[in-house]
Amino acid sequence: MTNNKLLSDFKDVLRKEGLKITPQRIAVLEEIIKDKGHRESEDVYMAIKTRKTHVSRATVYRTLDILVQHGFARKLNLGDGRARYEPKIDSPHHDHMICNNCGKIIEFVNHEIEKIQEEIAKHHQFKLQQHIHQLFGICKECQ
Amino acid sequence: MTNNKLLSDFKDVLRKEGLKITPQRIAVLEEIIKDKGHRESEDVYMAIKTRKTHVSRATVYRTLDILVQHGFARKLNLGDGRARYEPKIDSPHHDHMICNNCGKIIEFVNHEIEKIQEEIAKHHQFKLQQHIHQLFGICKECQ
DNA sequence: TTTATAAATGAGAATGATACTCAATTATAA
DNA sequence: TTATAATTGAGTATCATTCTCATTTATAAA
Repeated sequence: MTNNKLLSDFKDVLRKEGLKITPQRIAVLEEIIKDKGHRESEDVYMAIKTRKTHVSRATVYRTLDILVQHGFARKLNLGDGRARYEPKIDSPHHDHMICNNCGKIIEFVNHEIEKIQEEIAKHHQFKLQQHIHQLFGICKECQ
Repeated sequence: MTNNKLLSDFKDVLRKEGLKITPQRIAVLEEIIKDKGHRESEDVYMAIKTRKTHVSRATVYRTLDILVQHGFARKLNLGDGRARYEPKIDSPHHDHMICNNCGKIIEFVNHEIEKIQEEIAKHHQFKLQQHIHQLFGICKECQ
């Protein structure tokens, strides 16, 4: 999906929801889809502020929520008190391995685990909605 | 393991670490091993305060850290900003299913998943230290 | 294009869990 | 019993995130 397509999809969503298309909202979307990074709100705030549009922290948080709500971004909780955001479009589902030493994040997918998870949920008559699966340890480079 | 044994183990650990055996520390241990509950620091604080020993929030946090450090308790991050603590002794490893509606926590274990996890880590030459695996959704009672 | 208006923004204050500070208290070894 | 270093507790600090509300702005209608 091209960035232009994403941008116009985002505008469509905003219109459909009766939300206004503002330079701040566009800037947050552009910043999030710029790379695969697992970025903190503060990073996004600084990147936008430094470069082009005037924006506030509050607006960055508010817009990141909109992006998450509408499937443009995923919000990660790595247990350190700061949320991370990654683009979700065109990115197949994956989970994360986090290095306890350098903080590096490695993505992984395993369909077998996904399948077992669903079986476990089914067994408990639990309607699965999301999951968090994170492996913490020491990455290759830090050993 | 009896609670008396646990208590004396805890005292041994404190002695070995050059830490003092205080009524507050004992009270926190007793409160944590009292039930399987996934309790918040504030719960533990209130329970102790209401019943017997005078204690402060600071000491509860400090003692919970000691318990976690020495394998008497496990600290859970459910992504809602409040840590939960559960007794670890005699409790085989398990992960958690959390109801998005009522907050109920269901424990589950799956050895197949554990095994795959280790394979994934090995494949990335990642030294696995801990993991978080949480399934969020709607429990049987809330559907 | 201008206007009306409801929504969005931003600056700073509020929040809430947890950690820190430091003077007063207490467990422990001698 | 004493000396002393560790512990405690009350309150303050921290830090990410959310809220408030006065000001600004996007947008629909005229």
